[in-house]
Amino acid sequence: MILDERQKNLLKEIVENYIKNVKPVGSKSLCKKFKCSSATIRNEMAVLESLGYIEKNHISSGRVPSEKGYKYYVDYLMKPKELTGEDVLKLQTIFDNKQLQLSDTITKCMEIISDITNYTSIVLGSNSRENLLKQVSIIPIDENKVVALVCTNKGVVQNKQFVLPPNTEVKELVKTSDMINKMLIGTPINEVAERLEFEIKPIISQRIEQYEAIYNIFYDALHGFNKGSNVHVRGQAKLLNQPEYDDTNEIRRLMSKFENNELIRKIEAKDESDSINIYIGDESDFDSNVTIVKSHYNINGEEGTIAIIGPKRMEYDRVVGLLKYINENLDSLEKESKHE
Amino acid sequence: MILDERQKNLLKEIVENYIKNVKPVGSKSLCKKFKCSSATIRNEMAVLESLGYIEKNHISSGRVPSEKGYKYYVDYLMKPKELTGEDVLKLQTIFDNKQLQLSDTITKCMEIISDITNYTSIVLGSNSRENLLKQVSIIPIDENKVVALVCTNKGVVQNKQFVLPPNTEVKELVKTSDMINKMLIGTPINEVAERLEFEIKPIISQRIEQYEAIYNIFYDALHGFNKGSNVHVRGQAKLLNQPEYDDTNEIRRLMSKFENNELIRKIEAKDESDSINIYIGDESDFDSNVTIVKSHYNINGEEGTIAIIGPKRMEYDRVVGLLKYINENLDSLEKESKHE
DNA sequence: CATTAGCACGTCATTTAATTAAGTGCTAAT
DNA sequence: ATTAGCACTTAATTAAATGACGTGCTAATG
Repeated sequence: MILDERQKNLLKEIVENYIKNVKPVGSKSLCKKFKCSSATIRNEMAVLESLGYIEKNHISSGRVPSEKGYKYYVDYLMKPKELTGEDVLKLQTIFDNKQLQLSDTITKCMEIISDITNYTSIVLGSNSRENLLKQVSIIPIDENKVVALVCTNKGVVQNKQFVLPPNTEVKELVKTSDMINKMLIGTPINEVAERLEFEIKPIISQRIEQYEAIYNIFYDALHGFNKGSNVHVRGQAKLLNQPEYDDTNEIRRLMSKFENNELIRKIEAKDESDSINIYIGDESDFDSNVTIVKSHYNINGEEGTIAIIGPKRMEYDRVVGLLKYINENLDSLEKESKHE
Repeated sequence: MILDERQKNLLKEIVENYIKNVKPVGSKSLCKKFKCSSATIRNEMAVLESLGYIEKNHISSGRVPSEKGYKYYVDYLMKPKELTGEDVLKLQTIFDNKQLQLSDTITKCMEIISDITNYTSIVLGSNSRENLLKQVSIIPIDENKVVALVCTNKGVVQNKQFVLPPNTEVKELVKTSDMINKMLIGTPINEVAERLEFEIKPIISQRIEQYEAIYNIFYDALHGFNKGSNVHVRGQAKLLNQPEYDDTNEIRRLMSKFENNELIRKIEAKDESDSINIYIGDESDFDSNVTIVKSHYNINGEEGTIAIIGPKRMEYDRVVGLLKYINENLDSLEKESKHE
């Protein structure tokens, strides 16, 4: 069964009204807008409810959008919102700053978005499955300290400092790193540690005296690579300003999920079909009370994901508008850089 | 005026009782323990109250320790608690793992402590004022990307990736980094960016074509050095399990302070007199409802700070016991390494 | 046949009052 | 110095009363 025009409008009105006022919407409040009596509205509401687009909290409460209702709204009813002049102003100062590196530009934009929306924003660099080992370097710092530098083909770099184990020399570390560079380049970064154990360890165990300690250094540097770096989360506390979080247990649940990096894993796991994907409630696989809006960027080969987490009762039109704006500006950054 | 033995015991009992039960403690509940009537307890309580060690929430409520009372307790009444076998077990598996680098050992220990106490733990590397520039390196990644590596004398290392601006060559970057290494070594890391502007920029502006872009890269790398890295916070969400945080506004206040890194700044600002310092409530300069316990380590020149944040009603004896245990074990790590 | 007015009903939220529990300060006796 | 006893205060809990909101259904209407 398909919705007629009035029903669509009604659903749209209910969703937007609820997003704005956080209160279940009753039939009477919609009379003027639809130029009919509350009874008529009630009849139409009954239809929408029977189709699963709206729900009641209890027998005599107003209606609230269901997940299906939100989904219908974002798929068919919503129009991305034009940014306000104020918002444009804030974002444009970042895009205009030509001295910023791309990743900084994006991070700063998302911080702004979190600030103006009161939702949580996330920027994820390309994830470890897509990153291939490009280069390992050993940089001596002083007589007994070195830094191991690991770079991937996506340009992600991490370093880790090590105290040289007794009876080892930097020379041997460098020798080992050369070997790694010869044999393991191109390996997905999350598999490198394993190959190190099975392919490199046997070799160095024959050639190098203190191979165990040296192996451990590289294992450590490579194994710990992906762990949490290259991720920017902003506005976790802001999200708590949303009226849905007026319950301490709810807050505790959410905050500890955040702290466990569950969100990041879930976001990485979702594959995207469109330029902007919206996962509402249970669809998010993260928490039934939130919506995750996710978008992917690829500017001159530098890839990453940006996402916004807010209540299901999110200002979808505004968020989508903001993300589209960001995407457009990133695209034009790319074009500019090709011009030069 | 000085407290007599019974008054000290009474204060100790009140503090520990309140820490344990979170409820104001009344005179009757202490009769058996002090082998006297509730009236006597009340008289003594009145004395403690007039001296400012305990307070009432309202005219007929039990007593609660004041900040002054907590302070007296930790200074004169408390004995650090022996760890339970369980706690020793958890921590010892970390200290026994000889493959861990020092900073990882400490971080993991503090994570454990946060888990078993439900307080928030923090590990701070040596702060930027104490870090002096030791070395800047430029590592080419591919034809148009480089990594700038900045090391300090404390062994802190950070990297930042840059896209090469058009019309610049790696050679020029390296030349500039050599210059920085000649002229700015030993500068406090938080002053380097400034000196870069006034001492290096004028020079390269004459020798290098695209000096502006190159200057920006180094400025960026050096300016952003201290920002938040080298810090590990764990258990923010755990802290919310404490019964004092049964109020959403309280939670919001605390979480947004956390997110702004206010805590880290405050902890860095506090100078320590003893091996373990305790800042209660307002003394913390952070939040009147929390206590910060701070301790400093210096193992073979690698320095840092560890701290625990909990409610004023913190299990002081346990926390101090845990931190002492960690300090002792770190000391013996140091001795071991000297033996070798 | 879609729309509407009208009414009985259900649920929640808020207010008010009453009661109970916990604990104090003070006084007078020991 | 200690204690028993009593009057008093406050907070917390419970119960009842009320009002606000909004629904579903029925019967009348154009």
